[in-house]
Amino acid sequence: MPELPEVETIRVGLSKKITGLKIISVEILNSGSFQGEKSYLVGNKIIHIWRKAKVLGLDLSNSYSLIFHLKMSGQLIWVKKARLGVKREERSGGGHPTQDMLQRMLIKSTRIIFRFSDGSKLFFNDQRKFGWAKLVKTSDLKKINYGLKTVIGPEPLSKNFTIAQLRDNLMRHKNMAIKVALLDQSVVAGIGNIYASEACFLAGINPAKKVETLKQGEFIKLHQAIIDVLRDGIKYGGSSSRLYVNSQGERGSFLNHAFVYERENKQCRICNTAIKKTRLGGRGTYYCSSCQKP
DNA sequence: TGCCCCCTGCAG
DNA sequence: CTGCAGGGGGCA
Repeated sequence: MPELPEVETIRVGLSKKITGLKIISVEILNSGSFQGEKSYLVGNKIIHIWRKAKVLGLDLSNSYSLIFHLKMSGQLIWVKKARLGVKREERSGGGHPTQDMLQRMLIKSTRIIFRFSDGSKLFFNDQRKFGWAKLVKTSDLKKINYGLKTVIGPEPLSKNFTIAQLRDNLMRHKNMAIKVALLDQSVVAGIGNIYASEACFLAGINPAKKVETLKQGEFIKLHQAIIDVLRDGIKYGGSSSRLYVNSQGERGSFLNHAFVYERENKQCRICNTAIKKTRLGGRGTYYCSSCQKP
C-alpha cells in the first residue's frame, strides 16, 4: 500500500513516539510475517528509525535492525494504552472505510504486536499478508540489500537525484511505457502506483508514452514532477485510498488534492476534460487525455 | 520485458 | 460471482 510519502510519514511519526523505548515482548500472530530470531528483540531499545525506498528500519541497541516492508496493506500503528486507539473522525468520501470499519480490520489483520516498557504497543497489521518484518544485523543491511531483490535506485528527495540520473535509468527501459518504468524501484526509489500516475500528469506526459520517445524537456519536467508530487504526498500525510493510516491511525489527505488518481470520469482540475482510466503493466492508470500528450 | 502469483476483502 | 486493490518476486 504505502509508497515513499506514506512510509516517510510513518517514519517521522514513529520516530517521535518510540525512539528510546525498550521492547519487552513480541507476539507473532502470523508466522509468515516475521523472519529472524525473535528473542534478539526483547530487552533492547530503539535507537534510530530510518527509511530506504519503501523499507522502514528500526535500529536497536544490540546492533540489530528490525526492518519492515508494508507492501499493499501493511500498517504500523503505535498505541499508548491497551486499547486500539484509532481516533474517530469524520469519514471521507463514498466507498472509503469508516473509522469503525478500519478499527475492526485492524484487530483482525494484526500480525505482530511489539510491547514496550512504558506500556505502549506497536501493531504491525497486514490484511493481505504480503508485507514482512525481518530482524537482521545492522551491519548486514547493505549486504542483504535492505531485504529487497531489486537494485534500489536513487532517493528522489535527496540532492543526489539528478535529471541525468533519471534519464539514464529510464533509458534502460526504452520500449516501456513511462508510467510502468517509473514503478521500477531501480529507476527511482519509492514511487508507486499513485504517485507514478500523478507525476506523469504534472509533467504533462501521457503515461503510455514510450520512454525512448521522451525529449530532454520532458525528462526535466518529469524530474521536477516526481519531486513535487512526493513532497506534496508527505505534506498531506500520504494517500489513503483504502487501508493506509499513519502511526497514529490517522488517514492521509493527499488524494483530496490529486489530479488524476481515482478520479475516473471526474473533471480534470486544469482543463475540465473527463479523467480516463486504463491499464498499464497490469496496474490501474489514470490520466487526462488533454493535458497529457502522447 | 510481461505475466502470474502471493492473500484478504470489498464493490459491482 | 468476477474483478480489483499504495508491491514485488519468480518465471518464461
